[in-house]
Amino acid sequence: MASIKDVAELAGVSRATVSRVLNETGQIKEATRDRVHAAMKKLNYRPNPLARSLATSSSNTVGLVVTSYRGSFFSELMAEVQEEMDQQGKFLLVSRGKRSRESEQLALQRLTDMRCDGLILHARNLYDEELIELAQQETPFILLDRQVEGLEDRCIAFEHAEAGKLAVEHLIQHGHQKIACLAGPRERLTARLRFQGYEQALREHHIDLDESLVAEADYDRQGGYQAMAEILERHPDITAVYSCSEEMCVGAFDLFREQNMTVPGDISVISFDSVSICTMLTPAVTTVHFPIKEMAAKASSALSSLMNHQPLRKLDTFKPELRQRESVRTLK
Amino acid sequence: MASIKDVAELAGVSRATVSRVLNETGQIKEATRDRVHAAMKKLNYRPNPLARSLATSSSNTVGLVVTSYRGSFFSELMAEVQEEMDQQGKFLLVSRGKRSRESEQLALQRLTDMRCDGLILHARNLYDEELIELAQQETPFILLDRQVEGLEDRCIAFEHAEAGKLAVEHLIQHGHQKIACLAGPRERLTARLRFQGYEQALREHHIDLDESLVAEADYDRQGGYQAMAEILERHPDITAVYSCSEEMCVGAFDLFREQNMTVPGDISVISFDSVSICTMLTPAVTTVHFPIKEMAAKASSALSSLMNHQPLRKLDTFKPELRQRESVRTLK
DNA sequence: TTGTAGGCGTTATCAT
DNA sequence: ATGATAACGCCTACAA
Repeated sequence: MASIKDVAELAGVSRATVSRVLNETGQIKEATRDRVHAAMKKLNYRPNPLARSLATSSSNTVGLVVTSYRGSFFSELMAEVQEEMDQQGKFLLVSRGKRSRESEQLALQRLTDMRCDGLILHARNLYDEELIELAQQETPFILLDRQVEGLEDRCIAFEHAEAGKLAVEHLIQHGHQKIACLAGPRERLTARLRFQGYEQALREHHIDLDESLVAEADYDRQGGYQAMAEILERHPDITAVYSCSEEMCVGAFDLFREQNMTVPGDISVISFDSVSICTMLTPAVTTVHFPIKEMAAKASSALSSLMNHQPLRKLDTFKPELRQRESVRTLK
Repeated sequence: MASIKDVAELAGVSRATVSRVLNETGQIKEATRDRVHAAMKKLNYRPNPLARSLATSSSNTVGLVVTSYRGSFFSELMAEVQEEMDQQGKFLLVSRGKRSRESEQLALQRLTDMRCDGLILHARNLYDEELIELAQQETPFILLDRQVEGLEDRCIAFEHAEAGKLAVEHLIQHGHQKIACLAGPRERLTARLRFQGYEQALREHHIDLDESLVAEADYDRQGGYQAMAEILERHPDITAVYSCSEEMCVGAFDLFREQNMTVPGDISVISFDSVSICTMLTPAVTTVHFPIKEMAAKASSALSSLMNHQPLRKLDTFKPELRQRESVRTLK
């Protein structure tokens, strides 16, 4: 690989000059600039980004921390971020923090070690304090789908509880009383919030919470299947289900099919969704929409602003939206 | 950020010594090793990977080139690669080459500029020659879902044509003759191959190819919907469809639902699949399986072998597999 | 066992 | 307008 030195020699100038034409900094005579360009072409020269980063302690790179690569949800999230960064000419580094705080710390460290110019964190397990501490450092970052006090201006938030309540109320308004809940893993804050929405809706409508109507799963299809099976075993007479994720909803449908249950004839279904898997099911299921795509886009553009030292337009939290389809029937 | 120099000073040794304990190279007295470790702890020292890479021209990193982030297919691919690399303690850099050769070149360049220790390329548009040229360089790489002459030992291949033929034959054996084809974009080799499978099956069974039974789409849901609509407009009497991607299949189902067509009553469906979206549809659709997950895993482990200078076990190409479900009915 | 010093490919500060 | 030269943080002969 040709280095700046080779270019300098071939062009008969100093490395400093080459660097200047490279970065279009300072004044250079057109003649020499041309010579340098020619040399670069001839040697097929590409600046070494590592050396560059080392020298400037910046990298033309932004880092993204996610918790998984699996599933359309993260696909969509990454794709959206990538697109913005393409426009900004930034290289995107993605790092996965699995399910633990340690692992997220590691993911974050790697990215900061790489001297990213900015970060987008979809971090579920880092402590608020760590984040606040991170905010002392100078590299800008945005928190995706998270709310931490004192960092409001960096948070792209969503009202999960509100959304859950909206969904369950929809069911109640259609006459349902015995409503099952496919809940997400209790360790996750957002899962707890979605569950709280369920609780609130019931409470406000004076329906007692029956824990045996709730089953927890890992947000995935298989888990949804099992959770649904458990509940149905205990309560064959439920008239509706509220699913806290699309994948779990698919799992529930797997079971329904197996048991020849029809939706919404035998059971009504409402679910969270973000990537419209729910519209692939038959019948298309009514959902509350978690707009991860728009949120990711917002996070990206907000980060871009930060990196360009532009003032941050106020970040408003995203609101849930009910998408009525064909999976809820009204009970007389 | 503390640097090696700070550690050295605090521990009262030279930077070289610190480097030695860091890399566990050479002999060091236990006492000093401890002092160094203590110093590192105290300063919360983490070696700068950029500097390291610059010095060693390696990076403990592997690069992955894909064509998109969108959809479960790439999710699965990335997740699988990531998992292997986690085990190897390698950091994964992913770069997206959109739809052009130039863009793939760029993606590849970025990765090599970053001095990746190895590469996995799911590159659709790079020329064979470029790949062969790349093979002259010393950084090892594996080609995922691609076959290029002279690089056989680096190719993880799949018999797309074979798979397509298998699918269409299945339809024919069930008595179908008027079979539509939802084809992928003609620019893509694998899409062409999948279409060739269609042609071959027809030919071998003495059915004339009718171009108006074929419509091309971009492998996506919306495209599948439209393509299916076009064909159906021209030929309301088809009895079966062969879809070259899961997403297009979903799109076709969207249309069927809209037109109150029932599967397999009104029309039989067979599709390619890799991430079992097809099992979410009702009825579950029969597919030929493209095992991207296993292939990605294989690519990863093969690359690991290469990077560890282990001999490469022979790479056998993956075979298609028919997954019978409920979307094909036999015509009398 | 440990230290010295040069190099990796850039940028950036002085000079000139 | 251009050239020395010292960083950037680490590795690695070569010496001691």
